[in-house]
Amino acid sequence: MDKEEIVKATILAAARQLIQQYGIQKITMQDIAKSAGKGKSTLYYYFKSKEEILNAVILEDINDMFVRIKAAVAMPDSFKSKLEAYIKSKIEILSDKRQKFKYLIDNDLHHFDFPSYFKEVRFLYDDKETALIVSILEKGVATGEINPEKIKGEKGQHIAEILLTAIRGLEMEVYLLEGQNTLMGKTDLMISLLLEGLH
Amino acid sequence: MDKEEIVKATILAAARQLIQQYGIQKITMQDIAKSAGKGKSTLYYYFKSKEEILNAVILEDINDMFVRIKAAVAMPDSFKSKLEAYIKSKIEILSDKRQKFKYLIDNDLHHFDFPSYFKEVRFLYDDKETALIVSILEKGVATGEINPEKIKGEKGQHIAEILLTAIRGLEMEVYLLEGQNTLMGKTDLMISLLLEGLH
DNA sequence: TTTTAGACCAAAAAACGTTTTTGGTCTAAA
DNA sequence: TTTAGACCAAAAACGTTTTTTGGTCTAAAA
Repeated sequence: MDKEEIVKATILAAARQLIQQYGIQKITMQDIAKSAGKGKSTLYYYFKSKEEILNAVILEDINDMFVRIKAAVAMPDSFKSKLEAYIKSKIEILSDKRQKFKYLIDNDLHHFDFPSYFKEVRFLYDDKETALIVSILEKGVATGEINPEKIKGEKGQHIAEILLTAIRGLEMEVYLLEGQNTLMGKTDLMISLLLEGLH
Repeated sequence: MDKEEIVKATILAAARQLIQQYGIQKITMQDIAKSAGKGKSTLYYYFKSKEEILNAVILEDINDMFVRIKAAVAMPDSFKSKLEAYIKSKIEILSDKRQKFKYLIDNDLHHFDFPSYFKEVRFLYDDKETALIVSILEKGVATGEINPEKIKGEKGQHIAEILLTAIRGLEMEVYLLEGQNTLMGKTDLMISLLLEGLH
Protein backbone atom coordinates (compact mmCIF):
# COMPACT_ATOMS: atom_id res chain seq x y z
CA MET A 1 0.00 0.00 0.00
CA ASP A 2 1.71 3.20 -1.14
CA LYS A 3 1.26 6.58 0.45
CA GLU A 4 -1.64 7.63 -1.75
CA GLU A 5 -3.61 4.58 -0.79
CA ILE A 6 -2.89 5.13 2.88
CA VAL A 7 -4.18 8.69 2.80
CA LYS A 8 -7.23 7.60 0.82
CA ALA A 9 -7.93 4.86 3.32
CA THR A 10 -7.54 7.34 6.19
CA ILE A 11 -10.05 9.68 4.61
CA LEU A 12 -12.52 6.89 3.91
CA ALA A 13 -12.19 5.53 7.44
CA ALA A 14 -12.95 8.95 8.86
CA ALA A 15 -15.87 9.36 6.49
CA ARG A 16 -17.28 5.94 7.33
CA GLN A 17 -17.09 6.58 11.04
CA LEU A 18 -18.88 9.91 10.70
CA ILE A 19 -21.52 8.49 8.38
CA GLN A 20 -22.29 5.68 10.76
CA GLN A 21 -22.57 8.10 13.66
CA TYR A 22 -24.42 11.00 12.07
CA GLY A 23 -25.73 9.89 8.67
CA ILE A 24 -24.92 11.38 5.29
CA GLN A 25 -27.10 14.46 5.60
CA LYS A 26 -25.42 16.04 8.58
CA ILE A 27 -21.76 15.61 7.77
CA THR A 28 -19.80 18.11 5.70
CA MET A 29 -16.52 17.98 3.88
CA GLN A 30 -15.05 20.05 6.68
CA ASP A 31 -16.11 17.45 9.20
CA ILE A 32 -14.50 14.65 7.24
CA ALA A 33 -11.30 16.63 6.70
CA LYS A 34 -11.01 17.55 10.35
CA SER A 35 -11.70 14.01 11.47
CA ALA A 36 -9.07 12.72 9.05
CA GLY A 37 -6.60 15.35 10.26
CA LYS A 38 -6.33 16.94 6.83
CA GLY A 39 -7.30 20.19 5.16
CA LYS A 40 -10.44 20.34 3.08
CA SER A 41 -8.62 20.78 -0.21
CA THR A 42 -6.69 17.62 0.53
CA LEU A 43 -9.93 15.68 0.20
CA TYR A 44 -10.36 17.17 -3.26
CA TYR A 45 -6.82 16.23 -4.13
CA TYR A 46 -7.68 12.57 -3.53
CA PHE A 47 -11.37 12.49 -4.43
CA LYS A 48 -13.34 14.25 -7.10
CA SER A 49 -16.36 15.09 -4.99
CA LYS A 50 -18.27 14.36 -1.84
CA GLU A 51 -20.37 11.90 -3.76
CA GLU A 52 -17.28 10.00 -4.80
CA ILE A 53 -16.21 9.65 -1.18
CA LEU A 54 -19.65 8.38 -0.24
CA ASN A 55 -19.59 5.92 -3.12
CA ALA A 56 -16.13 4.73 -2.15
CA VAL A 57 -17.27 4.11 1.43
CA ILE A 58 -20.26 2.09 0.29
CA LEU A 59 -18.29 0.16 -2.29
CA GLU A 60 -15.62 -0.65 0.28
CA ASP A 61 -18.32 -2.05 2.53
CA ILE A 62 -19.87 -4.13 -0.23
CA ASN A 63 -16.48 -5.35 -1.28
CA ASP A 64 -15.62 -6.23 2.27
CA MET A 65 -18.82 -8.21 2.48
CA PHE A 66 -18.04 -10.04 -0.70
CA VAL A 67 -14.53 -10.91 0.41
CA ARG A 68 -15.77 -12.24 3.73
CA ILE A 69 -18.48 -14.32 2.07
CA LYS A 70 -15.95 -15.79 -0.33
CA ALA A 71 -13.67 -16.70 2.56
CA ALA A 72 -16.56 -18.32 4.41
CA VAL A 73 -17.53 -20.31 1.33
CA ALA A 74 -13.97 -21.44 0.62
CA MET A 75 -13.58 -23.43 3.79
CA PRO A 76 -16.28 -26.11 3.79
CA ASP A 77 -15.87 -29.07 1.49
CA SER A 78 -19.37 -29.93 0.32
CA PHE A 79 -22.14 -28.27 -1.64
CA LYS A 80 -24.47 -28.30 1.29
CA SER A 81 -22.05 -26.73 3.74
CA LYS A 82 -20.75 -24.26 1.19
CA LEU A 83 -24.24 -23.02 0.40
CA GLU A 84 -25.01 -22.89 4.08
CA ALA A 85 -21.85 -20.87 4.68
CA TYR A 86 -22.78 -18.56 1.82
CA ILE A 87 -26.26 -17.77 3.02
CA LYS A 88 -25.51 -17.63 6.72
CA SER A 89 -22.42 -15.48 6.41
CA LYS A 90 -24.34 -13.13 4.14
CA ILE A 91 -27.18 -12.83 6.62
CA GLU A 92 -24.77 -12.25 9.48
CA ILE A 93 -22.77 -9.63 7.67
CA LEU A 94 -25.85 -7.83 6.39
CA SER A 95 -27.37 -7.87 9.82
CA ASP A 96 -24.17 -6.44 11.24
CA LYS A 97 -23.91 -3.71 8.62
CA ARG A 98 -27.56 -2.86 9.01
CA GLN A 99 -26.95 -2.22 12.66
CA LYS A 100 -23.83 -0.16 12.03
CA PHE A 101 -25.59 2.02 9.51
CA LYS A 102 -28.80 2.13 11.50
CA TYR A 103 -28.62 5.86 11.98
CA LEU A 104 -28.20 6.47 8.28
CA ILE A 105 -30.97 4.05 7.36
CA ASP A 106 -33.43 5.53 9.82
CA ASN A 107 -32.73 9.17 9.06
CA ASP A 108 -31.31 9.74 5.60
CA LEU A 109 -33.35 7.26 3.67
CA HIS A 110 -36.24 9.68 3.33
CA HIS A 111 -34.11 12.43 1.81
CA PHE A 112 -32.10 10.18 -0.44
CA ASP A 113 -33.08 8.36 -3.60
CA PHE A 114 -31.95 5.12 -2.11
CA PRO A 115 -33.88 2.66 -4.33
CA SER A 116 -32.29 3.73 -7.59
CA TYR A 117 -28.86 3.98 -5.99
CA PHE A 118 -29.27 0.57 -4.45
CA LYS A 119 -30.32 -0.82 -7.80
CA GLU A 120 -27.20 0.44 -9.53
CA VAL A 121 -24.78 -0.83 -6.93
CA ARG A 122 -26.49 -4.20 -6.68
CA PHE A 123 -26.37 -4.89 -10.37
CA LEU A 124 -22.65 -4.22 -10.23
CA TYR A 125 -22.27 -7.27 -8.02
CA ASP A 126 -24.98 -9.46 -9.47
CA ASP A 127 -22.63 -11.17 -11.88
CA LYS A 128 -20.05 -11.88 -9.21
CA GLU A 129 -22.69 -13.27 -6.89
CA THR A 130 -24.21 -15.60 -9.44
CA ALA A 131 -20.71 -16.69 -10.49
CA LEU A 132 -19.97 -17.61 -6.89
CA ILE A 133 -23.20 -19.58 -6.63
CA VAL A 134 -22.45 -21.35 -9.89
CA SER A 135 -19.08 -22.40 -8.48
CA ILE A 136 -20.86 -23.75 -5.40
CA LEU A 137 -23.21 -25.71 -7.65
CA GLU A 138 -20.23 -27.15 -9.50
CA LYS A 139 -18.75 -28.27 -6.24
CA GLY A 140 -22.01 -30.14 -5.65
CA VAL A 141 -21.53 -31.97 -8.91
CA ALA A 142 -17.96 -32.85 -7.99
CA THR A 143 -18.99 -34.35 -4.65
CA GLY A 144 -21.94 -36.18 -6.17
CA GLU A 145 -24.49 -34.18 -4.19
CA ILE A 146 -25.98 -32.72 -7.34
CA ASN A 147 -27.10 -34.49 -10.48
CA PRO A 148 -24.87 -33.07 -13.26
CA GLU A 149 -27.81 -33.05 -15.66
CA LYS A 150 -29.57 -30.44 -13.51
CA ILE A 151 -27.02 -27.72 -14.10
CA LYS A 152 -25.90 -28.58 -17.59
CA GLY A 153 -25.21 -25.70 -19.97
CA GLU A 154 -27.07 -22.51 -19.17
CA LYS A 155 -29.18 -24.20 -16.54
CA GLY A 156 -26.55 -23.65 -13.85
CA GLN A 157 -26.63 -19.92 -14.47
CA HIS A 158 -30.42 -19.84 -14.32
CA ILE A 159 -30.54 -21.82 -11.12
CA ALA A 160 -27.94 -19.53 -9.58
CA GLU A 161 -30.11 -16.53 -10.46
CA ILE A 162 -33.14 -18.13 -8.86
CA LEU A 163 -31.23 -18.96 -5.73
CA LEU A 164 -30.01 -15.39 -5.54
CA THR A 165 -33.58 -14.14 -5.90
CA ALA A 166 -34.82 -16.47 -3.16
CA ILE A 167 -31.94 -15.51 -0.87
CA ARG A 168 -32.86 -11.87 -1.36
CA GLY A 169 -36.21 -12.71 0.15
CA LEU A 170 -34.26 -13.70 3.24
CA GLU A 171 -32.18 -10.54 3.05
CA MET A 172 -35.31 -8.44 2.98
CA GLU A 173 -36.37 -10.06 6.22
CA VAL A 174 -33.02 -9.19 7.74
CA TYR A 175 -33.71 -5.61 6.76
CA LEU A 176 -37.31 -5.48 7.92
CA LEU A 177 -37.02 -7.53 11.08
CA GLU A 178 -33.66 -6.01 12.04
CA GLY A 179 -32.45 -9.39 13.27
CA GLN A 180 -31.81 -12.94 12.33
CA ASN A 181 -34.28 -14.65 14.66
CA THR A 182 -35.61 -17.66 12.82
CA LEU A 183 -33.61 -17.02 9.67
CA MET A 184 -30.90 -19.59 10.34
CA GLY A 185 -33.48 -22.33 10.71
CA LYS A 186 -35.20 -21.17 7.55
CA THR A 187 -31.88 -21.38 5.76
CA ASP A 188 -31.31 -25.00 6.73
CA LEU A 189 -34.75 -26.03 5.57
CA MET A 190 -34.37 -24.08 2.33
CA ILE A 191 -31.14 -25.90 1.53
CA SER A 192 -32.43 -29.39 2.19
CA LEU A 193 -35.55 -28.55 0.21
CA LEU A 194 -33.35 -27.47 -2.65
CA LEU A 195 -31.36 -30.67 -2.53
CA GLU A 196 -34.12 -33.17 -2.02
CA GLY A 197 -37.21 -31.52 -3.44
CA LEU A 198 -40.74 -32.25 -2.30
CA HIS A 199 -41.48 -35.35 -4.36
CA MET B 1 -74.84 -3.96 0.13
CA ASP B 2 -76.80 -1.48 2.20
CA LYS B 3 -76.73 2.25 1.72
CA GLU B 4 -73.94 2.87 4.19
CA GLU B 5 -71.67 0.49 2.35
CA ILE B 6 -72.55 2.08 -0.97
CA VAL B 7 -71.62 5.55 0.23
CA LYS B 8 -68.44 4.24 1.80
CA ALA B 9 -67.54 2.50 -1.42
CA THR B 10 -68.25 5.68 -3.38
CA ILE B 11 -65.94 7.68 -1.15
CA LEU B 12 -63.19 5.07 -1.31
CA ALA B 13 -63.46 4.83 -5.09
CA ALA B 14 -63.10 8.60 -5.39
CA ALA B 15 -60.18 8.56 -2.98
CA ARG B 16 -58.45 5.73 -4.82
CA GLN B 17 -58.81 7.45 -8.16
CA LEU B 18 -57.36 10.69 -6.80
CA ILE B 19 -54.54 8.93 -4.99
CA GLN B 20 -53.51 7.07 -8.12
CA GLN B 21 -53.57 10.28 -10.12
CA TYR B 22 -51.99 12.73 -7.70
CA GLY B 23 -50.50 10.76 -4.80
CA ILE B 24 -51.37 11.04 -1.14
CA GLN B 25 -49.55 14.27 -0.46
CA LYS B 26 -51.43 16.50 -2.82
CA ILE B 27 -55.02 15.48 -2.24
CA THR B 28 -57.18 17.00 0.48
CA MET B 29 -60.38 15.97 2.18
CA GLN B 30 -62.13 18.65 0.13
CA ASP B 31 -60.87 17.06 -3.07
CA ILE B 32 -62.12 13.64 -2.07
CA ALA B 33 -65.50 15.02 -0.98
CA LYS B 34 -65.96 16.98 -4.18
CA SER B 35 -64.93 14.05 -6.33
CA ALA B 36 -67.35 11.79 -4.47
CA GLY B 37 -70.13 14.37 -4.81
CA LYS B 38 -70.46 14.81 -1.06
CA GLY B 39 -69.78 17.47 1.51
CA LYS B 40 -66.63 17.32 3.61
CA SER B 41 -68.40 16.55 6.84
CA THR B 42 -70.00 13.57 5.15
CA LEU B 43 -66.58 11.97 4.90
CA TYR B 44 -66.21 12.37 8.64
CA TYR B 45 -69.60 10.83 9.16
CA TYR B 46 -68.39 7.65 7.48
CA PHE B 47 -64.70 7.70 8.36
CA LYS B 48 -62.88 8.76 11.45
CA SER B 49 -60.01 10.52 9.71
CA LYS B 50 -58.10 10.97 6.49
CA GLU B 51 -55.70 8.28 7.60
CA GLU B 52 -58.58 5.84 7.98
CA ILE B 53 -59.68 6.51 4.41
CA LEU B 54 -56.16 5.95 3.17
CA ASN B 55 -55.89 2.73 5.13
CA ALA B 56 -59.22 1.54 3.81
CA VAL B 57 -58.13 2.19 0.23
CA ILE B 58 -54.90 0.23 0.71
CA LEU B 59 -56.64 -2.61 2.55
CA GLU B 60 -59.25 -2.85 -0.18
CA ASP B 61 -56.49 -3.19 -2.72
CA ILE B 62 -54.69 -5.85 -0.75
CA ASN B 63 -57.91 -7.69 -0.17
CA ASP B 64 -58.74 -7.48 -3.84
CA MET B 65 -55.35 -8.96 -4.62
CA PHE B 66 -55.88 -11.78 -2.18
CA VAL B 67 -59.34 -12.60 -3.56
CA ARG B 68 -58.01 -12.68 -7.11
CA ILE B 69 -55.07 -14.89 -6.14
CA LYS B 70 -57.39 -17.29 -4.37
CA ALA B 71 -59.63 -17.47 -7.42
CA ALA B 72 -56.63 -18.12 -9.66
CA VAL B 73 -55.40 -20.87 -7.35
CA ALA B 74 -58.81 -22.52 -7.07
CA MET B 75 -59.06 -23.44 -10.72
CA PRO B 76 -56.08 -25.69 -11.53
CA ASP B 77 -56.14 -29.24 -10.31
CA SER B 78 -52.57 -30.08 -9.43
CA PHE B 79 -49.96 -28.85 -7.00
CA LYS B 80 -47.68 -27.72 -9.76
CA SER B 81 -50.28 -25.69 -11.61
CA LYS B 82 -51.78 -24.30 -8.43
CA LEU B 83 -48.42 -23.04 -7.23
CA GLU B 84 -47.73 -21.67 -10.66
CA ALA B 85 -51.10 -19.89 -10.66
CA TYR B 86 -50.35 -18.53 -7.19
CA ILE B 87 -46.99 -17.05 -8.04
CA LYS B 88 -47.81 -15.84 -11.50
CA SER B 89 -51.11 -14.20 -10.58
CA LYS B 90 -49.39 -12.52 -7.67
CA ILE B 91 -46.65 -11.17 -9.88
CA GLU B 92 -49.15 -9.97 -12.45
CA ILE B 93 -51.39 -8.25 -9.93
CA LEU B 94 -48.49 -6.64 -8.11
CA SER B 95 -47.04 -5.46 -11.35
CA ASP B 96 -50.39 -3.99 -12.30
CA LYS B 97 -50.87 -2.27 -8.97
CA ARG B 98 -47.34 -0.98 -9.01
CA GLN B 99 -48.09 0.71 -12.27
CA LYS B 100 -51.39 2.16 -11.09
CA PHE B 101 -49.81 3.60 -7.98
CA LYS B 102 -46.67 4.64 -9.80
CA TYR B 103 -47.27 8.29 -9.13
CA LEU B 104 -47.67 7.68 -5.44
CA ILE B 105 -44.64 5.40 -5.25
CA ASP B 106 -42.40 7.81 -7.10
CA ASN B 107 -43.47 10.94 -5.27
CA ASP B 108 -44.87 10.27 -1.83
CA LEU B 109 -42.56 7.51 -0.75
CA HIS B 110 -39.93 9.97 0.38
CA HIS B 111 -42.31 11.87 2.65
CA PHE B 112 -44.00 8.84 4.03
CA ASP B 113 -42.77 6.23 6.48
CA PHE B 114 -43.58 3.49 4.07
CA PRO B 115 -41.37 0.68 5.47
CA SER B 116 -43.02 0.53 8.86
CA TYR B 117 -46.48 0.92 7.35
CA PHE B 118 -45.73 -1.80 4.84
CA LYS B 119 -44.49 -4.05 7.62
CA GLU B 120 -47.71 -3.72 9.60
CA VAL B 121 -50.01 -4.36 6.68
CA ARG B 122 -47.98 -7.29 5.46
CA PHE B 123 -47.97 -9.11 8.77
CA LEU B 124 -51.74 -8.82 8.77
CA TYR B 125 -51.84 -11.04 5.71
CA ASP B 126 -48.88 -13.30 6.45
CA ASP B 127 -51.03 -15.92 8.14
CA LYS B 128 -53.57 -16.00 5.34
CA GLU B 129 -50.82 -16.31 2.74
CA THR B 130 -49.03 -19.16 4.46
CA ALA B 131 -52.38 -20.87 5.05
CA LEU B 132 -53.08 -20.68 1.34
CA ILE B 133 -49.68 -22.13 0.50
CA VAL B 134 -50.19 -24.91 3.03
CA SER B 135 -53.46 -25.79 1.31
CA ILE B 136 -51.60 -25.90 -2.02
CA LEU B 137 -49.02 -28.24 -0.47
CA GLU B 138 -51.81 -30.48 0.79
CA LYS B 139 -53.23 -30.65 -2.70
CA GLY B 140 -49.82 -31.91 -3.79
CA VAL B 141 -50.02 -34.70 -1.29
CA ALA B 142 -53.52 -35.61 -2.49
CA THR B 143 -52.41 -35.86 -6.12
CA GLY B 144 -49.26 -37.76 -5.21
CA GLU B 145 -46.96 -34.99 -6.41
CA ILE B 146 -45.58 -34.47 -2.95
CA ASN B 147 -44.25 -37.01 -0.51
CA PRO B 148 -46.55 -36.76 2.54
CA GLU B 149 -43.58 -37.22 4.87
CA LYS B 150 -42.13 -33.91 3.71
CA ILE B 151 -44.93 -31.78 5.07
CA LYS B 152 -45.93 -33.81 8.09
CA GLY B 153 -46.91 -31.91 11.23
CA GLU B 154 -45.34 -28.47 11.53
CA LYS B 155 -43.10 -29.04 8.52
CA GLY B 156 -45.80 -27.91 6.11
CA GLN B 157 -46.10 -24.58 7.88
CA HIS B 158 -42.33 -24.09 7.83
CA ILE B 159 -42.06 -24.92 4.16
CA ALA B 160 -44.90 -22.53 3.39
CA GLU B 161 -43.04 -19.76 5.21
CA ILE B 162 -39.89 -20.45 3.24
CA LEU B 163 -41.76 -20.43 -0.02
CA LEU B 164 -43.34 -17.12 0.91
CA THR B 165 -39.91 -15.70 1.69
CA ALA B 166 -38.51 -16.91 -1.62
CA ILE B 167 -41.49 -15.57 -3.54
CA ARG B 168 -40.94 -12.20 -1.90
CA GLY B 169 -37.55 -12.18 -3.55
CA LEU B 170 -39.44 -12.33 -6.82
CA GLU B 171 -41.84 -9.62 -5.69
CA MET B 172 -38.94 -7.35 -4.90
CA GLU B 173 -37.77 -7.75 -8.48
CA VAL B 174 -41.23 -6.78 -9.69
CA TYR B 175 -40.88 -3.64 -7.63
CA LEU B 176 -37.31 -2.82 -8.65
CA LEU B 177 -37.46 -3.78 -12.30
CA GLU B 178 -40.97 -2.38 -12.76
CA GLY B 179 -41.88 -5.28 -15.00
CA GLN B 180 -42.14 -9.00 -15.23
CA ASN B 181 -39.51 -9.63 -17.92
CA THR B 182 -37.87 -12.91 -17.11
CA LEU B 183 -39.87 -13.49 -13.96
CA MET B 184 -42.32 -15.98 -15.45
CA GLY B 185 -39.48 -18.18 -16.64
CA LYS B 186 -37.84 -17.91 -13.25
CA THR B 187 -41.08 -19.01 -11.67
CA ASP B 188 -41.29 -22.18 -13.73
CA LEU B 189 -37.74 -23.17 -12.90
CA MET B 190 -38.27 -22.38 -9.23
CA ILE B 191 -41.27 -24.68 -9.10
CA SER B 192 -39.65 -27.65 -10.81
CA LEU B 193 -36.59 -27.16 -8.63
CA LEU B 194 -38.85 -27.27 -5.60
CA LEU B 195 -40.51 -30.46 -6.75
CA GLU B 196 -37.51 -32.37 -7.99
CA GLY B 197 -34.60 -30.93 -6.09
CA LEU B 198 -31.02 -30.93 -7.31
CA HIS B 199 -29.98 -34.43 -6.27
C1' DT C 1 7.08 18.30 -7.83
C1' DT C 2 3.82 16.74 -4.62
C1' DT C 3 0.88 17.83 -0.97
C1' DT C 4 -1.49 20.86 2.02
C1' DA C 5 -3.91 24.91 4.37
C1' DG C 6 -7.14 28.13 4.17
C1' DA C 7 -9.36 32.23 1.72
C1' DC C 8 -12.92 32.59 -1.55
C1' DC C 9 -17.32 32.04 -4.27
C1' DA C 10 -21.72 30.71 -6.10
C1' DA C 11 -25.27 27.79 -4.99
C1' DA C 12 -27.83 25.29 -1.82
C1' DA C 13 -29.83 24.86 2.56
C1' DA C 14 -31.48 26.63 6.92
C1' DA C 15 -34.00 30.05 9.47
C1' DC C 16 -37.76 32.93 10.18
C1' DG C 17 -41.87 35.60 10.10
C1' DT C 18 -46.12 35.65 7.46
C1' DT C 19 -49.96 33.90 4.84
C1' DT C 20 -52.66 30.13 3.13
C1' DT C 21 -54.37 25.66 3.33
C1' DT C 22 -55.81 21.63 5.71
C1' DG C 23 -57.69 18.13 8.83
C1' DG C 24 -61.08 17.93 11.83
C1' DT C 25 -65.43 19.85 14.71
C1' DC C 26 -69.86 21.86 15.24
C1' DT C 27 -74.32 23.39 14.24
C1' DA C 28 -78.30 23.78 11.88
C1' DA C 29 -81.18 22.24 8.47
C1' DA C 30 -82.82 18.78 5.08
C1' DT D 1 -80.08 9.83 9.84
C1' DT D 2 -77.51 12.40 6.68
C1' DT D 3 -75.61 16.47 4.77
C1' DA D 4 -73.68 21.27 3.82
C1' DG D 5 -70.83 24.65 5.00
C1' DA D 6 -68.97 27.98 8.62
C1' DC D 7 -65.38 27.73 11.82
C1' DC D 8 -60.81 26.88 14.24
C1' DA D 9 -56.22 25.51 15.59
C1' DA D 10 -52.36 23.40 13.58
C1' DA D 11 -49.70 22.47 9.80
C1' DA D 12 -47.96 23.49 5.38
C1' DA D 13 -46.55 26.78 1.85
C1' DC D 14 -44.38 30.99 0.80
C1' DG D 15 -41.01 34.67 0.30
C1' DT D 16 -37.05 36.66 2.06
C1' DT D 17 -32.77 36.94 4.53
C1' DT D 18 -28.83 34.63 6.60
C1' DT D 19 -25.81 30.82 7.07
C1' DT D 20 -23.63 26.86 5.52
C1' DT D 21 -21.62 23.92 2.11
C1' DG D 22 -19.45 21.79 -1.89
C1' DG D 23 -16.06 22.86 -4.69
C1' DT D 24 -11.98 26.03 -6.69
C1' DC D 25 -7.78 28.54 -6.45
C1' DT D 26 -3.52 30.17 -4.88
C1' DA D 27 0.40 30.27 -2.40
C1' DA D 28 3.42 28.13 0.55
C1' DA D 29 5.29 24.05 2.87
C1' DA D 30 7.38 19.52 2.36
